[in-house]
Amino acid sequence: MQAPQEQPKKEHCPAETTLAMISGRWKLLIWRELFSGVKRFNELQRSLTGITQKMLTQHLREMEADGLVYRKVYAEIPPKVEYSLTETGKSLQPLIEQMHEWGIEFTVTSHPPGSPVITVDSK
Amino acid sequence: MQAPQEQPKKEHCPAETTLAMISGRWKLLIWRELFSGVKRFNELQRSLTGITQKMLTQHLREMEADGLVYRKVYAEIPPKVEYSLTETGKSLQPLIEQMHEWGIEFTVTSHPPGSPVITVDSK
DNA sequence: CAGCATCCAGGACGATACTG
DNA sequence: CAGTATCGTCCTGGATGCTG
Repeated sequence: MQAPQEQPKKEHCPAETTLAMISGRWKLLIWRELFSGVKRFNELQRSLTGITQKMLTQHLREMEADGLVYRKVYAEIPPKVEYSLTETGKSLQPLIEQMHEWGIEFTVTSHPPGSPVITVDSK
Repeated sequence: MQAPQEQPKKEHCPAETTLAMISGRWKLLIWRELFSGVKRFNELQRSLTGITQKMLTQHLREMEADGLVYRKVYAEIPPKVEYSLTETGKSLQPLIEQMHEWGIEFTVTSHPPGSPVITVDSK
């Protein structure tokens, strides 16, 4: 009794697809951690101050489902799981770098530290 | 009795600042509309199928507060308001274009239309 | 025409406790 | 160690009605 083709949230524009994959409270931070190398679960949790296990797991699973992250499970006791960026995940690097630089430029030109928000509209 | 410097959501990384400014159900769509030229409120609402007045207003105000959008009010009756991108808003163009192209590439290589989700891990 | 006010549902996120 | 399960809260966004 369920609609088979139900797709309530359908991305129209490719840019929105991209946006959806990096949107999330911790995703950019997780991406950055993994970009610096392979990491274990606890390692990530220690680096990402304040993140809960639930959110770390959830975001990692989403990124894995999106094909950005590779999850390698070692059949050992105690368990050992390693996370790393896939090629697709790594391919986000130029984009995120550009976001980073735009953010810096924006902060510098629009919000100089210590200055009140004054927009000087010359002319 | 309230902490004066309370800042519950503080962006750490410049990339997150950028992300915050383009995150929102309709922001990329609004940006795209305005990128093609100056638009009036109703014009935007007609183009953005499904958006409510509330969300259009809200997103426009946020983008205005962020310095991405310029709002020009004509003191007429009936009211006339024109929205356009500021220079800062326009400067997002390369970034959004790159998001667009990454999204296309991602869709082509990871989700060929009509194909089931099969990850063929050669080797 | 271009809003604003109000109410509401769903999802994102956090806190906490438990487990193979 | 690396999770899962449950609960509660806040926030986003949608629906609707009213206004200068």
